[in-house]
Amino acid sequence: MKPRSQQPDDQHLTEQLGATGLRLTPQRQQVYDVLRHKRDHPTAEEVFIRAKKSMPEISHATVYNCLDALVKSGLARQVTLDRGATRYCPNMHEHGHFHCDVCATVFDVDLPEQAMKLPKGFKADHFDIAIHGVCADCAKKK
Amino acid sequence: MKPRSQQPDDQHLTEQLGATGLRLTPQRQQVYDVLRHKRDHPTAEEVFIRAKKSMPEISHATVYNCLDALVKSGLARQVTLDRGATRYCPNMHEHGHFHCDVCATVFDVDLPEQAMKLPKGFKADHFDIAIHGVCADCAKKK
DNA sequence: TTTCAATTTAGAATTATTCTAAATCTTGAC
DNA sequence: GTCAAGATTTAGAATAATTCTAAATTGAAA
Repeated sequence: MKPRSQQPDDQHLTEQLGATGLRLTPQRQQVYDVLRHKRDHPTAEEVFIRAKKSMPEISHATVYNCLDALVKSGLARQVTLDRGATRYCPNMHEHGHFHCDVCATVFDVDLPEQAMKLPKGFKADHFDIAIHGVCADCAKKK
Repeated sequence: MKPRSQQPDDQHLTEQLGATGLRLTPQRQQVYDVLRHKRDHPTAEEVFIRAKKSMPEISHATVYNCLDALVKSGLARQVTLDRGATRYCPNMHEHGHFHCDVCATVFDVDLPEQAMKLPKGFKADHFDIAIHGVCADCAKKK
């Protein structure tokens, strides 16, 4: 039976990271936990601040390194909206990001099952779909 | 008959900008021309360097302002890929951006006609679709 | 236990973007 | 034609986001 301290599934993390030639380190675990704990698409800076709460000695460069490692190994995604800082999302199901232009909240939205038509010979690895508009709450207020 | 010096259609630019409460200035015209001249999804810095060739006195802040104005008035789109600088695209037809992870080239790709299913009450303004993968040329080389 | 490569650290440095105050420009009113 | 007002540009300075660096640390394999 798995030790209760191991969560969500260290073995899974180790496997995913290992498949990319990377190790699961306490810092990477922490950064991953931060992403999973509050799924509000935080920036690297926000992740850094949150991670420092439980791991005061973690550094900026480490947070960037950890985020890169998680993205590279398929444990997180980058969300790039407009010209601000890149955000991060631990939801690895195929989905899009709805960005409300009023309250600036980012929502995960499901995608229709649809094969994108690529030019001949192109090979797709993944899709990043961002939708800009107004969320239900902000639409109501107008 | 329109003067040949006016291109692609200053009246159209003036109208689009005007609809957003903005003016068509020589700088905005120049930045727009830069985007249309070489459609390689340049960064603000690249646009700045290119614009300076014909307009040496243009400043950084102006280029950012001009790009913002073009985006705001529907004459250009922002392309955000990974954590680098934002890129710009003058193609206002609904399309996606294919980013080759090998040669870092960005290609415009057509989108299937498909209505995205949004959560109830949400209102979409536009979509930004980025596809990451390998282009035909780089796929061949492997 | 030792070695070695991966990783972290703490800043420094670079890149990307925004801000500021003064100057300039354009348009409309008179 | 002049003037006023607001938009815009300018030239840096400043801030934000990200990357780099060299030394230290860590963990796994030998």
